[in-house]
Amino acid sequence: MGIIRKTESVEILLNEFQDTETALSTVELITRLGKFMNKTTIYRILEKLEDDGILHSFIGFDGVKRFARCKSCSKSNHSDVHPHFQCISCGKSECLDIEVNIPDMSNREVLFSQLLIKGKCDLCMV
Amino acid sequence: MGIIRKTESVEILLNEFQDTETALSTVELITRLGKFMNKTTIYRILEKLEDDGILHSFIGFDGVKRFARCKSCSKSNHSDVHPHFQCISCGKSECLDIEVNIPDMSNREVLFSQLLIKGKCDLCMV
DNA sequence: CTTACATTTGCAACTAAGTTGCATTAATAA
DNA sequence: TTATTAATGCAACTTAGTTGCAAATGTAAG
Repeated sequence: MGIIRKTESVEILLNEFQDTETALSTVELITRLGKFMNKTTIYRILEKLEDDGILHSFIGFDGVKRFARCKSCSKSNHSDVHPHFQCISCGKSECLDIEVNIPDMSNREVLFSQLLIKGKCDLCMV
Repeated sequence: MGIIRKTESVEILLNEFQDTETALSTVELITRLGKFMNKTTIYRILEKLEDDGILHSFIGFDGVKRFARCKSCSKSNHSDVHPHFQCISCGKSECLDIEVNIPDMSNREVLFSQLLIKGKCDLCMV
């Protein structure tokens, strides 16, 4: 079930993803937006936005779900197979604009894949 | 801190990983071995075995940690960068013996990466 | 074989992420 | 403007994983 109504909560949430390729964890969003809306609402809206192909998600190395804006996804085709990068210094995680070629597999049907990279981002490399 | 003593619990746990490339989730291990040892013990032994380079772990699409045998890891070098496959039909997840070449990145320091693939395994493809 | 002592274990209580049911509130079409 | 249906808040719950501490057990030295 996707978004049907453009409510205030939806707009506030979408605003957080404006003009950025940074991925935000649910936890992060709850601390940021907790005064504007309930955490349940945050979880529910994120789920709907993902269904609609507006956001995509991945599980970080800490097991916490993160969301980021989609570039070329649709309701039917969540094909955002770019890698995600997580910085061990500042904790920031972001989408990488790099093509990943999934190894060919004869005896398995690949439906989705995600590459997660851990390291130091440009600002933390020193 | 790695394994110091070869206790009964350690042996029972290691047995589960014998002769298989299948990855087991902590939850799965707790249901299997819960009658032999406490879940805290399971968590602690798994952590130690990972420290020792005997097991390696990854977080599945469901956010649950999974463990599998290492082939060429050591205490210092946990370089098991093979992809992991998770079947959406039977739920089984396993290590894949495939090389993954991580895309070159000029402005980031890559320390670790994991490729997670979702699909149907050979038995569930039909 | 026995002792001594450090490591492991079990237990219970806790934390933190995420979910559910239900009554209330708000958006939208008529 | 109202009726209807979706969205929200709240509280209570579930589940994965963690912590502190006392009791049990493995191991090396005698």
